[in-house]
Amino acid sequence: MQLSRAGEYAIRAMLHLAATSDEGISQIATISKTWAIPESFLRKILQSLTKAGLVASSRGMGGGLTLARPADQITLLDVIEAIEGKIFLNVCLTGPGNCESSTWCPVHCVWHEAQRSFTDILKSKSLKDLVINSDFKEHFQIT
Amino acid sequence: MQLSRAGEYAIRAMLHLAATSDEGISQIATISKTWAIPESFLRKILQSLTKAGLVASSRGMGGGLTLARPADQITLLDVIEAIEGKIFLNVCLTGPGNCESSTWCPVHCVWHEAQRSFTDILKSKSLKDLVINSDFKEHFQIT
DNA sequence: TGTAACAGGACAAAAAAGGTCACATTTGAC
DNA sequence: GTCAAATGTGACCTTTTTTGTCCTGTTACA
Repeated sequence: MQLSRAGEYAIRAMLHLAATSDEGISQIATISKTWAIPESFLRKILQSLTKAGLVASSRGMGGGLTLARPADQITLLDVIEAIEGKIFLNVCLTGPGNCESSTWCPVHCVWHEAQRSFTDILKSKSLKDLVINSDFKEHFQIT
Repeated sequence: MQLSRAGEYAIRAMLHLAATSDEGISQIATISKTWAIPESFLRKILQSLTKAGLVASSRGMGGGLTLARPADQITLLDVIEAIEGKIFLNVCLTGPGNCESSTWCPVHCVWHEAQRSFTDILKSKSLKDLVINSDFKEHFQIT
């Protein structure tokens, strides 16, 4: 019931890309050093984000990473689900897998409601919102 | 980012106790069979619930388990936190552990808000509510 | 005293998380 | 064309967590 470290790393990296988007492309090595994320591991995480269509990558000299979409069109939920998969699936009492029979499964709808309000908030804020409304950018410039 | 199986088992067991509270005491073996939960594992889970003060146990012949409080005074959140600990703690971006400096950590408050709305819903419904507003009781009588 | 119940600790197997490495591939610059 | 800079990919390893099992108490009642 906690965000994985991979998920946390992914958010850091995405915020980094959002904050530096006007300076062009970023390299994995840079992000790794700035945020103290093991480089090999970060590479894996960014691969997932690329496959999910959130990050655009280019290889070769001068290559690197950028956001695949404008920062105001990527939400926290996008990032988390790209790494962890759909949130909260399959939590029900009927047994393994199928809980369509919500008539007698009393927890079904409560869980659904809780999940919904949770994800609604995570998708209400874009990366752009997050970077703008804080000292994030200044702070990590210094570091 | 999912409820553990132990948490799911715990909810089943607590609903069972809530639904049978008027018939008196229940045994672990019965709950285990009714809900297809491995008995040894269930014993461990119920120990946690007992320690958390949600379940009252008595040993010896004629012993067994009951809810420690009326079913309308136990919430889903109570049950889940008894098994999994406080939800979502320590998930933040500042680094390992301490995120008091929410001035520059842009995700802090979003996360906090999401966590709050999630837990609010989980504690808005008691076991009694859940058992009454469904065919739960009938269904598991038959099984 | 025997039996039916829970309590608790040690331990084991399996799965997931976190991380590393070697090598492949692409790209641009010389 | 070759070299170096960058990501892509798969195999692998280690540690931690989850999911149990088992054995030995302990309590209580008949």
